[in-house]
Amino acid sequence: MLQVSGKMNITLVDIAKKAGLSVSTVSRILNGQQRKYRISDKSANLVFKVAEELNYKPNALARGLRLKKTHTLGLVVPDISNPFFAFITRIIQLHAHNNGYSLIVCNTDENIESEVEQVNLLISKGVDGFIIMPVGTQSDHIEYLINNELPVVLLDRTLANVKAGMVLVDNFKGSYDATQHLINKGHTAIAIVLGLRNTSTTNERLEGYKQALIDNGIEINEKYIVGNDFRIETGYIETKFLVNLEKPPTAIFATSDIITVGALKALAEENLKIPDDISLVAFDDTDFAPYLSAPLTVVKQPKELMGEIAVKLLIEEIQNGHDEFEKPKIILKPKLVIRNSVVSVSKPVSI
Amino acid sequence: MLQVSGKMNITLVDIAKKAGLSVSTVSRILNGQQRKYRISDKSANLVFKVAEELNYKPNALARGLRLKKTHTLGLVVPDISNPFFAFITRIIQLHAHNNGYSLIVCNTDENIESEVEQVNLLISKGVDGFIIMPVGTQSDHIEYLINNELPVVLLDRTLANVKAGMVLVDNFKGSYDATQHLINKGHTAIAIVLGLRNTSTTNERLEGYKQALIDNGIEINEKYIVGNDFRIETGYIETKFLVNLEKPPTAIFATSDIITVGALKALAEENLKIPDDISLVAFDDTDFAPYLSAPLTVVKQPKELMGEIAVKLLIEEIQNGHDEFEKPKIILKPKLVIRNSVVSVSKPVSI
DNA sequence: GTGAAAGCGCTAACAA
DNA sequence: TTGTTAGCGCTTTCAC
Repeated sequence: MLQVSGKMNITLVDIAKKAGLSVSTVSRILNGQQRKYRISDKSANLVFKVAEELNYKPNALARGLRLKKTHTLGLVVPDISNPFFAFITRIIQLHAHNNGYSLIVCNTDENIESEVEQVNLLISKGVDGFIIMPVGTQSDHIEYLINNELPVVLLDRTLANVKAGMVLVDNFKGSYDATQHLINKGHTAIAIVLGLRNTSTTNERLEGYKQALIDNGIEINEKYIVGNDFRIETGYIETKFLVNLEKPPTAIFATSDIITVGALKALAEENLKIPDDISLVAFDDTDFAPYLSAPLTVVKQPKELMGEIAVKLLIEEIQNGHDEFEKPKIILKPKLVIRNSVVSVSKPVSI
Repeated sequence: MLQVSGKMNITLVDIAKKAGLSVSTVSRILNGQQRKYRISDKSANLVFKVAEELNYKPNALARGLRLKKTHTLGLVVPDISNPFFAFITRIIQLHAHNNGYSLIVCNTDENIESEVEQVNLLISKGVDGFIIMPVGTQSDHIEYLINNELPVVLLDRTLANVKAGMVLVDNFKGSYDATQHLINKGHTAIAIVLGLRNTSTTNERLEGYKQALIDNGIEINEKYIVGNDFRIETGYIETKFLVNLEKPPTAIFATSDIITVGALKALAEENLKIPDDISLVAFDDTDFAPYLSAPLTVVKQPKELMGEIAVKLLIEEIQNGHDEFEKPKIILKPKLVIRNSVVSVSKPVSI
């Protein structure tokens, strides 16, 4: 309640005047450089008191302009409302904050033009570093950052030939394991509903799926490979399509939580019970997975770690400088969590 | 790929030099004021060309410092990983972006000190306006914004005596309706698991619950009123407690999606089937609600609207200036979505 | 121990 | 139609 309706924009000048000192001294005191400049306690205490009284709030723009450091990180994410990304955003926000950084969050809607625009915006705003979950394969704008020594780390999705720090998940393995699990349970007609093609995650998930089929001598049926973005509607439409095929699959692998929601909707509409009528496996765990009518078997990604490591890497690069030769590429392992959405068909094999 | 490793920090001066014009002319051209200043097409085209060649990126810090406008909004949210807030954040981000604003997202973890700190941070960063979902009842820091003519809108949660724009949901009604629904189904032993006390949402939800009981002549049992924050653990612990009471409730009202997750976990552990053994109603809809083992009856909030209106109000205030007398207070209606998590006990009454 | 002043990159008032 | 310059609020070099 103090300073209820005080003049806004109290500056160092105001404090300096009131304290009868110069701006430089005030600046030094307020930046904790009292010892360094051997400033008297008297001056220091006075300045703190006056700053308090005047309810001084430093102007981060001026500071940033001068220092070329904003203590702000930029996060570029495809869709924050997707629970997977929302959770990671939270973790990133948390660790950024714990390290004294704030976070500007940008959404790209999986649109490369939007992504380029957002990156430029963040450059303009002078962020100290970027965490990017890129769409697709275009990487000029990312190369630009690297060439200009702006710290970047790529998260969740990778880009070929980009020399940036990366935090990834072994999507191939996650997908392979999920598919193998279905095969072990006797399934051979296994469909996969993919997210956005041409992202590294989707590519790897597709490859893992295919490889598991191949390794088990199961023929790949192109009709069973559907989907091309991370949306509820995709899960819904593609599942509808799949179950209405002449020879529908006995199992569906939904490659994201959001696709899973759509798949659940379609299966409910079609009156297909999981797992009795059809089996379902999903990428991404959700809090609700265990309590679904069929507790969902999922590939769980280490989301906390992903976010935390990304921030750690980025801040390290910001603080220790850009090291040409050491661009860490961290690959985390996903984990198959077996619940109850897969039924055994014919001769099951023990996993 | 152009300008691969060009000098960073191209400024107006660089463009001016290369184009043989003054900075002011360049600035005017790049800000679309060609007409206003009757600048020749020749100069304008030249400047655009040079800017492009040099890959000029405006420095938003300098601009912000000069203009005292950053085209950035600050969002203060209790917990972005909570799906309810995550979704709203997404909507706010979307509409902010559509209006040319970027968004700094701050998390308070329901901690008032953290909230004050975040608000100060946002002031420092020079955001043009604030969307805040406040914790608790302390409001000095918000008053400060208002007194200094910094546009604010309060979202989801209100504060007494604060003259800010607000976008709220009628939590009393949502809660009343949910409770009445349970009563109509014959329940009288109804427990409520609350989120953080002393927030307006929780207070109203509690009042709505109580009023419904009172209006139906049902005695309020304090043992049935539990919980004090928005965490999974709270839902879990309190539900455990409730079902182990000497006279356990026949229905539980979980007042947030995240509390619901905990409640589901506890009920599963206790081997209590919904709705046969116990009924459950929740505040907040989630995508998975229809596909739970008992499709969940919920109070659904108009999240899209909440976010969109908040942004609209804020930007209006930013652009049209602070109007002392008109602080809109928008109250949206929640909606009871009846699914299948409530069973009729004894003589059911038609709703 | 402290101060003066330059300068970060930009806009706009004033001048021409 | 264009240029000169002050100044936004801050940090820091150089000076005393």
